[in-house]
Amino acid sequence: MKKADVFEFFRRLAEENPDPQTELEYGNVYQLLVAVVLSAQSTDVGVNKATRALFREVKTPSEMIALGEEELKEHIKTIGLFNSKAKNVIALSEILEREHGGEVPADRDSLTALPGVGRKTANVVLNSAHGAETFAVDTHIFRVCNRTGMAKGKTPLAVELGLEKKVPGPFRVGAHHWLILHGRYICKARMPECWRCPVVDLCSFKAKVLEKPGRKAKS
DNA sequence: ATCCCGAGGG
DNA sequence: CCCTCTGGAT
Repeated sequence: MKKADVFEFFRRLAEENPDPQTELEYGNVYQLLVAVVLSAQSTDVGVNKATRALFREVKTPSEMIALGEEELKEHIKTIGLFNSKAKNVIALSEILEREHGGEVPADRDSLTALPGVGRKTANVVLNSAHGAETFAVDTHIFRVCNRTGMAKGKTPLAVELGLEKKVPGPFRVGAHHWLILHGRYICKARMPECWRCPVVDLCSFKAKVLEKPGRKAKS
């Protein structure tokens, strides 16, 4: 995608959503980290439903350790992959407590050293909590970038680097959220709603869905 | 490449 | 029924 089109692309998404933010609910950076770990291959709506009660009881790593793995499982058993997530969250909390004074580190290497935290999760924390100019390439951003031609790449890392070449630093934190919201509500995986897409004319997707499918004929 | 793994939507 | 959801570890 040409540089002028990239600018126009985000200008239009910004028009629709002036102040885009994470839809995950949290009260501090530790809770953000936990929420993002829980959100892997799960919807934010489902994560928020579970964390609402959990975060009322647990606000720090030490409180999570005190809660314990089995109790944590009870809180998050409605979320996919809950067994491994519970285990990771407890282990991660123990490391924060032991090696980081109970605080969430603000550098990528320390974050990705935590169990259950990969590059994507680390980038969300750096971006959302510390305002770092990074892209966390999740399933939405990966799909939207490859479809539209914003940044093509076979791996999330390749897309991340492509985005960094096209989007100026100060613009990235907003762009990150615009891409996710666009992917979640319009450029959806299964049936993209191109007929109401504000950037459809800038998009290189071959299989555009330009008309809203009508109701099935009654039998 | 495979496993983990529940809820919601089509 | 099938697919998808702010992935990570092996």
